[in-house]
Amino acid sequence: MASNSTELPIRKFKKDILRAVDRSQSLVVVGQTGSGKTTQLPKYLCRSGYSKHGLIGVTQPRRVAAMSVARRVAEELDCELGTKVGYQVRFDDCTSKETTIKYMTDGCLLREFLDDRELSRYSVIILDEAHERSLDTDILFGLVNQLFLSGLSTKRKYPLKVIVMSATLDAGKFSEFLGNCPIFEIPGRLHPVKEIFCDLVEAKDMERNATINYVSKVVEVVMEIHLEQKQGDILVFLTGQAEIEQCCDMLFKKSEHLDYRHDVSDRSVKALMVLPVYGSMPTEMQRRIFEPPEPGVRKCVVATNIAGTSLTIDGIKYVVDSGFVKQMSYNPRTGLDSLQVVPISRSEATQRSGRAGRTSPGKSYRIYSKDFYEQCMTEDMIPEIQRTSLSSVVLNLKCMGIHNILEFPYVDPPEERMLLEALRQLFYFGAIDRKGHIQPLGHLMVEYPLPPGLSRAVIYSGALDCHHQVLPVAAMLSSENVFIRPADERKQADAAKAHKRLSRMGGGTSDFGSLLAVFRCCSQSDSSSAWCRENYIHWRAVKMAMSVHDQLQSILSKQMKRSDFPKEKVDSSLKKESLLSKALCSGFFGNVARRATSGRGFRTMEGHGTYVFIHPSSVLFGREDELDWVMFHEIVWTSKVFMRTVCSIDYDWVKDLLPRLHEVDAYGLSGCLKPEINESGDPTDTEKDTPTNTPAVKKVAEKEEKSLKRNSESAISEARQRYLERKKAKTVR
DNA sequence: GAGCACTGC
Repeated sequence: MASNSTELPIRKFKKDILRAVDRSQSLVVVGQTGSGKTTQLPKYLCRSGYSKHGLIGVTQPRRVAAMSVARRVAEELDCELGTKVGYQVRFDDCTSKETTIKYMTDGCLLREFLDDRELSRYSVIILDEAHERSLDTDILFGLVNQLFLSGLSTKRKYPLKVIVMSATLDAGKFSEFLGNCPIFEIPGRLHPVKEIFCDLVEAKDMERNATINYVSKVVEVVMEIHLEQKQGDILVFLTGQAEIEQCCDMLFKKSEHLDYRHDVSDRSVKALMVLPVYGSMPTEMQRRIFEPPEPGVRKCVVATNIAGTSLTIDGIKYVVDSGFVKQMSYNPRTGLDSLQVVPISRSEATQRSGRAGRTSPGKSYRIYSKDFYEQCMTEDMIPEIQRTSLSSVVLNLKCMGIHNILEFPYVDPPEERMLLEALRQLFYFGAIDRKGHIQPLGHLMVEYPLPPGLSRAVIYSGALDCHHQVLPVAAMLSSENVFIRPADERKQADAAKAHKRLSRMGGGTSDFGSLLAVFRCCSQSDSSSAWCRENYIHWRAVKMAMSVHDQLQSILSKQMKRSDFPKEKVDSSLKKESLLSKALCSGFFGNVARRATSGRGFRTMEGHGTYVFIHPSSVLFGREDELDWVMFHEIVWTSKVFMRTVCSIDYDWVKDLLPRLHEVDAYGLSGCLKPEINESGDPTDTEKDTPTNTPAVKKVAEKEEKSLKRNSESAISEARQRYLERKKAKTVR
């Protein structure tokens, strides 16, 4: 990376860019990596006086980026980090009163919006890496757009400036979104990359829906490069840990048997060094990929998408692109998350190729054909906002006083059913009322950096006085998976896990109890890192959970002092572990399932009675016959539909909460929407036409699963239908 | 009778 900022392409455009900022309230800046936009533009703005009216805020999707960029700019300005230049990320606020340029994660700025909808501390907001379309960036987009439209910023002495920075040319979309603002293009410093289609995966392979063994194809291409191409390192893009390990094994075996005197065309190449990298890998091991290889050794890094954004490796000359990525998508109808291998988009393919041209001209080998590229790949990736559960987002917007979430300015609007599902969830949590208005509980919930179900459970654990159990569990659930299972030590890892849960909480009848046990072991033990290694526990994940725990605890203890904090009757007859499960039910009462009459599976109460199984990693796996009702943290759809992190519950704990859940299915949903689509400004009184004690509701209480399933399904589609009709009517008028 | 891409508050 060139440290000399005089070489940076942006420098030539300093005057033009400042003039553009001066003339327009918003601006889109397009520039590839290395153009210097992230480090230099804030400095220019600062010097030309923008910092006199407030902070210059720059957002990044990732923590490391926010911290490292801030450090570099501080060095360039020769000031101590945290003084003139600072950063703020979760758990680490490195800013002071002196700070004029503040780098932060976009999640942090989103939090600030909750307290100050005008961002009055800031004179300029720069949204960087907009092309990545992270959920938080997209929401910030909408918020600043609304800020402009509503004219709130007219109260300011100096209007807020917004600059959007993107690495790709879909900038037209961003400009249009910000009222056709000017687009400023900075040439990048990338070297040319030749793109080669290897035709090893074709469009018809996808149509046949057969499993495509791209790993062996990738190996083929890597070996070809190694044998025939000049010195230069290789970066391979695959989708997951298992694949990467398999690929590395194959490459290692193949390169071992090479005769470098005859087989290799470039005689300066004498060996191949194969290095895997993926997110769950320990950080020290990840770091190995940055070490330069010994002379004559060709480095080959086999990576997940992590090498596409988070990690930048210098010296890469050849990229091998599998064309696939693992992606999570959420189905609001079933409430199921699924992690699937899908083709990347054409713009992602370009991004991957670009990794070959950072230091010198390079080559990108795409294992797929041109047909595959054109027919199976979409132009752009589906943005996160269109494939995730939106309950957290909607709660945030509601707390900011944005009631009309259907007409919130989204760059790419999510499907209406996604928003309806979010409203429905928030209603049954009691965060909003049936008209969609925020409730006191919603204001308490939004303060936690947790999904709504978990924050509700945390609040009720405070009310039930069992937060000492629930807080660690909430922290562990929001961290990475703590149980490690190395491929060659599975039996030992499983044994260590079985031993822990049997000897600890409740004789091993709850996965939540196991999480609590692990957390307590780690926080009590002095040499917890050694203890973790012995017991196949992911130390980094537990450490993270401890930080989260402290943060949650400080939020909860402040809330418990308030007079409006909810209080519940404590049932002293309950055993300790049952108390934990019961408290968790207050947030996960929608996540319950009952043992099915046949087979080993269960039927969920939500998601229209989906047939689900206990995940083999659960303590309750294999003990299905002993169970009746269970509660789960999440459902994953892999080879089957599995409930992951499970405990058994008493139906009594949830039966009072469940009717509410179906009441909203049958009647409440349209009520949530009504005020938002009512043009007269006179919200219809939905209480009148939404009876709360109808036969449908009673049936639910009587556990009539089948009829319930039909009811809720048709009610949702009816509500949607009604909404769509009204929307249509509105546009006709 | 299995498998966990990647972020973030």
